Amino acid sequence: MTYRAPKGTDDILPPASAAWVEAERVFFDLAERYGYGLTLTPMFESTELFSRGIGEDTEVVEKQMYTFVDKGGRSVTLRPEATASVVRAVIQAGGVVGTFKGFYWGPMFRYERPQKGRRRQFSQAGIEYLGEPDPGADVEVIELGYRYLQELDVPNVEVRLNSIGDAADRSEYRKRLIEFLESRRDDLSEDALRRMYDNPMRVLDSKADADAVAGAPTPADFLSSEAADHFAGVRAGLEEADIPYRIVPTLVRGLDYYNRTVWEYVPLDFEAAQSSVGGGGRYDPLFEMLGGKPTPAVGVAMGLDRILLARNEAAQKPLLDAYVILADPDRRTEATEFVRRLRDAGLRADRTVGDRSVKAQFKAADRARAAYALVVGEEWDEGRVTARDLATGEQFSVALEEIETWLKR
RNA sequence: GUGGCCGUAGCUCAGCCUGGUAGAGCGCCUGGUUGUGGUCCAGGAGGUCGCGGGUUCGAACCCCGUCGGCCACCCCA
Repeated sequence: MTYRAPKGTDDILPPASAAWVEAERVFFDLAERYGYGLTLTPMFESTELFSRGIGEDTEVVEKQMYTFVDKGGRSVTLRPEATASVVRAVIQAGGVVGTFKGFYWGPMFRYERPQKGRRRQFSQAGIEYLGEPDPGADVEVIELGYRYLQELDVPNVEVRLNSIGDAADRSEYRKRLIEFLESRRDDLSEDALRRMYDNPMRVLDSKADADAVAGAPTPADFLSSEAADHFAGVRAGLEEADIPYRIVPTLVRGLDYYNRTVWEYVPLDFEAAQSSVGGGGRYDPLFEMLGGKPTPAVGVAMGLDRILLARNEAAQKPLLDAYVILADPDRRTEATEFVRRLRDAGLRADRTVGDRSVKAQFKAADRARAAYALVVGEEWDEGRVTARDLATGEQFSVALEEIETWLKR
């Protein structure tokens, strides 16, 4: 094999790509029904945009960024996520007036060792609700992500929810957590010991330390009354919206710009080390960190690659409505015009261009996953074609003037 | 970054231990069926055995190196 796709990247070809087309349509439609507008930003940004706000874990995270120096000597980075870009774009455009509701869709890049559901280029669909401090915004965003998974038939999804409080709550919590970890020093892994002072919250979701940290204090124990009220509002809203959720006190975020609500979507039947198919959080501090006016914000990002892996295997839907089969070479011109007519009517139609046996043309129709084969032969002179249902083998004689409505019925 | 497993036909893999001129199933093409796919039967095409080096009369097979894939750890903005 001379050339292959770069490590950790995937080619998406038909017929498998049909699932991607569907996922995109469903997302665009859903986001627009909730009042969000398409928000497109560059796939690369100045490196500083991403390293700012990442905070304590900068070194680790920069190892996972696709960073390079361009011909003008600028350090740029392929976007590892979209939130920073969207916020930057909104600040650049003058900031939020009232509220801003945007959605995006596209590839993101992280330099990591690939495994199931973890690629170097991967796709996310996300939404950002900017300028709204009310817990109703959190609820709407959580709901939208949940609805998306439902509409794509991802089975058995659990919403895991937590509140990590505001900055002041977290620094108090952090102190107490470090004290706790120090008391368990002997039971902790080497990694945990190394990280307990720079990013202690991350120790909570280390697999190796699950037993040692059982009983550790959790962020929820340190919420200010404002943060606690907000969290209560989110929970009440989810119950009203009939979104099932589970509070997971150890669910945290490593980055400084998150506050209060954080959540993840986990399909319980999806077996992979990388099990979350999406997640979000409130990030009220981010605007100021990026030089904008203080602006409350909440958003979610859905991982398309994992969602498509976790989906119920969709029944193989036809990719074409009709495949025209030329049974009589003398009617080639008519058959060509017939295909064009079907396409003009909005139907997905195709045919074999060259001179092939009827048998070979049927085979091609089958492979193209057409719903019907339409035979153009001697019946054409009577103004009819033979329509064969390729799934059942049933055949019908259909008048030409009715064929479009017949196929669409 | 660390570890385990794996690279042989388009795909999934057997052969490797015990070196002797490369196999199966599926897929593909043709025919049986001069207008019928998906089933059945017959025939056929298709491979620098990931790459480089070494050992040997001889290497898919043994040795060394290298590249790639998968999964887990790690990380998860």
